[in-house]
Amino acid sequence: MSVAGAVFGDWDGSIAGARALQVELARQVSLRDGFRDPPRTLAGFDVGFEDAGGTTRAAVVLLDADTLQPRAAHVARVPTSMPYVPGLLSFRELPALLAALELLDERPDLVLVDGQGIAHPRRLGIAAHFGVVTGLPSIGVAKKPLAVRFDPPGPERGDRTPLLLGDERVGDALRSKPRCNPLIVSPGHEVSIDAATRLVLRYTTRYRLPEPTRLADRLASRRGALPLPGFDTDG
DNA sequence: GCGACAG
DNA sequence: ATCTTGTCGC
Repeated sequence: MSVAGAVFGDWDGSIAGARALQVELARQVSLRDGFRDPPRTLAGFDVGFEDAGGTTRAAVVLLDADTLQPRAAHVARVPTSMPYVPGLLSFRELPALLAALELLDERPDLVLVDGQGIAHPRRLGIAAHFGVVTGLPSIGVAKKPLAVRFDPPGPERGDRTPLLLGDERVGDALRSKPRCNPLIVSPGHEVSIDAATRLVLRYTTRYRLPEPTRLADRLASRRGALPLPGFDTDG
């Protein structure tokens, strides 16, 4: 069975087929708070590319939810199988994320993924797709909106405005740091909108991005080693 | 029909 | 995402 087959079931590889699969999987998303509250461990995921795009590189960082200190970090590399198509990001990056997840020897209580959750045209951004296929509670933290409209949140840390898909609220634009563009936060799976925003704010310290995603970012792009010594770093 | 469009 | 230095503003 192909890598895509193992991840995407009977997807025929077409754009139309991918969109149809998204609609089907989106029905399985739960917005109920099903995570251990408070979470003890967090995992942040992000993707980068090597070899002029030929290799997809996924990074995962496991953190202590109380101290926000990293406990483990891994990098997985898989051949890039698809180009970037707006709205179909997960079909390009999810296989690498799942490979990174398997390098973890512990199931995290909560996952943060760089990208959209349900703030997506068919309500299945990569964080929601990740949550449905893994069963893990997840949140999408994107740096830019995709298919939503929102008013700019106020200037203070914690200020937020609803993300609207038509007339439905699918997440929040969150000012995580003054003078920075708001984060685009939406639930992935097993997390409510309010909890998603509250948690992302809680895990944000002195930077724009919350620690889990920020550290995974540094590891996924080829310029970052993690700040702390003394824990295992694969990849 | 046209433009916009996570990473 | 990636190619890439300095620079302006708080």
